[in-house]
This record gives sequence, structure tokens and C-alpha cells, in this order.
Amino acid sequence: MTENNNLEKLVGLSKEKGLKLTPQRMVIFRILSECNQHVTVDQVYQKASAEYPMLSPATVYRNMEQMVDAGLLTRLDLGGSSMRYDTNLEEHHHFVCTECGKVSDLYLEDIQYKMDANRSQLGKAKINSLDLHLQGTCGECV
Amino acid sequence: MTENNNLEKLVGLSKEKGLKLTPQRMVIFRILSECNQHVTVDQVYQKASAEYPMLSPATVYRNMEQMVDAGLLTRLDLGGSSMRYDTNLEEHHHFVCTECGKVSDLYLEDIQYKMDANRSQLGKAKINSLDLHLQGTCGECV
DNA sequence: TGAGCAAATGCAAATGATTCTTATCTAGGT
DNA sequence: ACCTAGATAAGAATCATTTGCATTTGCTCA
Repeated sequence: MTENNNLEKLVGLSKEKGLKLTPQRMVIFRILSECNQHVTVDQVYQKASAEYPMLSPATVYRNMEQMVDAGLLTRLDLGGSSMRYDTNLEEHHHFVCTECGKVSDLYLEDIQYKMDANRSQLGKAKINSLDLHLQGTCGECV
Repeated sequence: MTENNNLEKLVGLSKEKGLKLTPQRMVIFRILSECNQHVTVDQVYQKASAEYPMLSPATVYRNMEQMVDAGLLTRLDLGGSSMRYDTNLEEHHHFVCTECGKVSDLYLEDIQYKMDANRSQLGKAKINSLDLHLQGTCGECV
């Protein structure tokens, strides 16, 4: 169901944005819908190139970035060496386990509100993105 | 005064940690105490190599990392292409202007408290670091 | 004060993520 | 079937950072 959903989105998107429905794009997108969230480009590339061997990493990079621009993915900088991409578009934050690397989602509805209260320190500044990075040891690794 | 303070720290450190008082380390350390916060390794290297031309970048990288280990600096991942190091050891957060790159400090005393309230989502997990990344347009660039 | 050892340095090469280049290819409209 | 804009593959290029190694240098203790 998620997969159909995403496939629909892709098709709709390709019309909207003038993106072509190339086989590479289809493979990449299906991989994304099968993967867990927070994937790296390389993870996608590994899986995708298994079934589409001539695929180049650059193509995956390009496609993921396009999907971000199109609002299908969110780019995540979780502090590791490589960027991650999140298929969960809801406003949320992340907790990264420094032992096993697992990423957990966190929904913190009142952070934004709290920020507003502290906004005075920023003067006329306009906040565009607010990102909470939490690190620690997850339940399984404790 | 800050410089004397830091020099003391450095000497104390070298005893504690078995770090040697090399001229390179002295130069790097003084540069750090003169620089504004949030410097990159390269910024330090540029200034330091001006007065110690044979200095190698690797030495700066190594020294900054050692200072982090020793608790004299904090490593900052502010999302740019290179890491930054913060000489301000107080608990605080950062706002990065996406126009001019300026970094502003933010003191948000109640974030930690708020997090605790949301901790239930994390189960037995242990939070080691909490880092708020804010991006936007600063007062001057608005 | 000088020998010895661990730590520090410089250099260059390795690494790893990402981007760029360029020639080729192809989807989609006509 | 044909054209053309846009997409692709492949690999070179880039950039920040790390590492291996041979050499040097603080620092300690006799």
C-alpha cells in the first residue's frame, strides 16, 4: 500500500515537474518505498544497482536531490559522514544511537512553541528550519 | 587575560594528559584564543601557518581533536562542508544564517526540560547530547 | 646534564562523499 | 519513425579529513 501510494506520487510528480519516468527513476523510487526511512544515497545505490547494474551513483544522487526539490523526500543531516534521506514527511526530529547507529523518530510538538519564546535573542532574524539532533544510547544498546 | 587563562589551561593539560608543549601547539592554541568562535580547521591553519610556515594541516586537525578530547573545545557540525570548533564551552545552541553564513549563539535553558517531558518516546534510551540546529536569515540579511 | 622513550610532526598518499564533465542516449511529443 | 530537450553512465575531479611512516622533539629520570 505504501508502495502504491509512493508510486502514485511519483507518477503525479513526473507530470507536474516535467520529470521523465525513466526506468532508473522507477527502480530508485521503488527501492525507497521498500527501504526503511533515513537511508543514505549509498544504501539506495547498493540495492538499486543490484537489479540495475549499469546504474551510476551520480544518477542516484541526482534523483534523490530532485525528489527533495519536489517535496517527496527530506534531506537529513544526522551528523554521520553521509547525508540521509527521510521518506517520512511529517514534522519530526531524530534520535541517533551512537552504539548501533539506529535512528528513531521523535515527535515534539511544543519545541516550535518553545523556540518562539526564546526568539528574542535572534532579533529580526527569520527561522527557516529547526532541527533537533539527539544522540545517545538506544533502548537495546543500554 | 583570556590568553593567560588559556595558557594556564594548556600547561595544566600537558601535564594531565601527557601532551607535550610543542611550538605548534602553542601557536594553534593562541590563534584559537584570538579567533572568534566557530572556527574551521582551515581558518586556524591559515592564520597559524602565517606565523609558523612549516606547519602542516594534519597537525592542526590532530591538535584540535585532542583539544576536543581534553574538553577545551567543542566540535560543531553546523551543516556546512567543514566541521567547526567552538571555544565557548557553555551549553548553548546555534543559529546559522543561510545568506551570510554568520553563526549566532542561542541560550535555551528550557529545551532540556522540554525534552525530558517527551522522553517517553525513547523508552530506556539514554540521551547524551542534545543539539538544536536553526537555520534562517539573520537580522542583517533580512 | 644527557640518554632514551613516548609523543608529535610533516609529508604524502588514502579515503569517502559528493559533484562535475562529456559524450551518448532516450522518453515523449509530433 | 523522427526530433529535441532533458537524462544518463562513467569516471575524473574536488574537498575535507585521516592515516602511515620516517623523522624529530619534548620531557623525565638517572
